Amino acid sequence: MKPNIVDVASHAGVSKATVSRVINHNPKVNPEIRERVLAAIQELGYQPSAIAQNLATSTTNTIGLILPDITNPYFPALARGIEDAAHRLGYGLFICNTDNDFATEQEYIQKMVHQRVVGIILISSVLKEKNVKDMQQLNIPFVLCDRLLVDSPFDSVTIDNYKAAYEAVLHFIGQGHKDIVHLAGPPNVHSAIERRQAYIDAMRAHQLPPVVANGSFNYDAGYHAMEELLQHMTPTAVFAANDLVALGAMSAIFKKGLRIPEDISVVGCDDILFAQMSYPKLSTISVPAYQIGEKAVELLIDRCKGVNDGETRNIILSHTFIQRES
Amino acid sequence: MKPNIVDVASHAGVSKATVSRVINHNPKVNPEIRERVLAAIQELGYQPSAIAQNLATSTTNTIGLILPDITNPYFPALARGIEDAAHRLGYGLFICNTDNDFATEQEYIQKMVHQRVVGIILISSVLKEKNVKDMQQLNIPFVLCDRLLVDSPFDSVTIDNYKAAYEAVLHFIGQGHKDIVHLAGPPNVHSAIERRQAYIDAMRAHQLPPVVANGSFNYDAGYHAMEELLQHMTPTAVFAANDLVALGAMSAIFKKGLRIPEDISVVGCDDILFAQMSYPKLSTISVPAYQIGEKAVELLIDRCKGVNDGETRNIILSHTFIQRES
DNA sequence: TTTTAGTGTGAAACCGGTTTCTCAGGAGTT
DNA sequence: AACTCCTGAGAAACCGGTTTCACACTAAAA
Repeated sequence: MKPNIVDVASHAGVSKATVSRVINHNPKVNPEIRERVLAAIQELGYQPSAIAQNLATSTTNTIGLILPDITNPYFPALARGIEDAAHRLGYGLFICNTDNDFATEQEYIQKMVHQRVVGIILISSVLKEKNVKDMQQLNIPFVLCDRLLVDSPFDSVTIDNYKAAYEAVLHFIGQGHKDIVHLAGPPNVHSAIERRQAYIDAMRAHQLPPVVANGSFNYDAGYHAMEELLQHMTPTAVFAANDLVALGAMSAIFKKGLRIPEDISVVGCDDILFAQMSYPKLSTISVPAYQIGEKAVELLIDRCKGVNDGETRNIILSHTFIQRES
Repeated sequence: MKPNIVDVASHAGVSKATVSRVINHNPKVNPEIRERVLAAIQELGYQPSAIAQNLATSTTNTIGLILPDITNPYFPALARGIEDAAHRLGYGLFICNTDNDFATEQEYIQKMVHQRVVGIILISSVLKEKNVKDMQQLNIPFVLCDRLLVDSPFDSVTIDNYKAAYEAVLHFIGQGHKDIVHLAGPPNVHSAIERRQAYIDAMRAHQLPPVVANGSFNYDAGYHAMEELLQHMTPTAVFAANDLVALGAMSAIFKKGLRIPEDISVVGCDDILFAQMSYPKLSTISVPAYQIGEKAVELLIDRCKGVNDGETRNIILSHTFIQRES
């Protein structure tokens, strides 16, 4: 049905080895014969099977991406950065959503190994130190985004969450705010922990009492935490663990009849697309998600090609504080 | 390095045919031998190569998804629906972003054919009737989301954009609005065209003068179109081509010092995640993106398995009008 | 003219599985 | 005891490419 390399070969009157050489741009084939082969390929509408090529070369041109949920507004930019970089380097992209479920994550890692992807970019908050050994036994390169394991043997790329959060709090303090609260993220997620700790440290360093509301990385959590908080006190500034939480908080603030930023200032983190579309536009810490994705692919491919056999690389990209209207 | 089927076979003292049978749960292998093979698999940490399996069976368990831009908030839900359904049915997902560029789209289609995906889910606004023949020659199943080709030979799944938009306008009219404007989407995108036409028809049917501002499917376009419009007139209702445009319009309305919905009501379309996070929460037409994705996969797999060799199926999923605060 | 080196091409092995086909051996019949 | 029928397992062909290796042929050197 679909023509294969032998069809092309006999159609052009050559051996399949020669056709293979033409396909792979091997320079040492007679130009005249090359033309004949190319013509045959054209006529038959032949396209080599990547499957067969992969089997023969014992490698694929595919990388795997495992992330919590593409529906979470932080991830599309990351995914896009990964995809663009991957395609630019000649790789395809396999994708999976784990919903932060450990079993699902392990299952998908297996699935990718099965598919023989050359490497995996893993964004996980459920991974634990004790899983590292198992993963290493898989003998496949991993790159972690938003590093969650300290001293892990895997390459990673992230931002300095502690520093970013510290600066954000400093920004508030610099403006004269004293009642600054923090709406924290999930207590088991690395980036959330760092941001929370930075907030506490910054407050203490200025003799201000830290007030943190525990929560999750989503809108509803932000809304409810803020609503709850407003029953007891009225802070002048809110530092949210991420933009979704900030947006939820803003909604609760409005609901209470307060103004932003006149009564309460709000700062989020991530700079998701909607940070610039909200009303008022959300001030936030811009996390270069797209670039993190690009960089992750670079690390991964280097690792696959053996460019970097040495020590693990933990890249830290720089964030930016973006002052908008909130 | 990685063990292969022969390693397992000799380790278990059987032939590779038997190992293959065990892997594929072929019922006719002696339980005792099966155990031996499974033990060998365990010990060696063997996992069959999907590549080799694919080559041997001349099929893959991978489907391709080609979409404009995962960064556009409409698509993550769609993609997620596709991914969930695909994995549920045992398929992996290959993904590509085209940025609505025709050449890129064609390139990726080729790439997917090269990868031997079993079928392609294509979300495109640049596809033209004249490309259909070429695509058919590829001899690979396609499913289109948001059908853009009339009478195409491809399966598709979409919503009734015309009806949805008509109802939205009717909703405004029912509330007594007379000055209703439409912020249209790109003039070459099928869904945008239908929504626009429905608006015009609905207005005319009620002897109201249609006012449409041309635009694009993004926030800035909505903002600028609305800003421009407000210099000439002050409508009481705005029907935007999608939520992004609606959000942009809302921002321009606020900027002008007007209130929503007291002065101007706004309705969008798609019900992206942020429609429920904006302030005020955006009223919109809910497009079941997740379900569209799921359904697309079903159609595709049916087609691949030959369950449906017959006529093309054009599924129309139902939308819902969601009244929120705008 | 013979030798040597170099070049382009084909035959065949190989990648790691699946599947057909063959056959040995045991159970059931007559 | 001889025959047929099953059953389970192995040998070998196959999927569609790549790559090694051998070799025929040409061109340059002696």
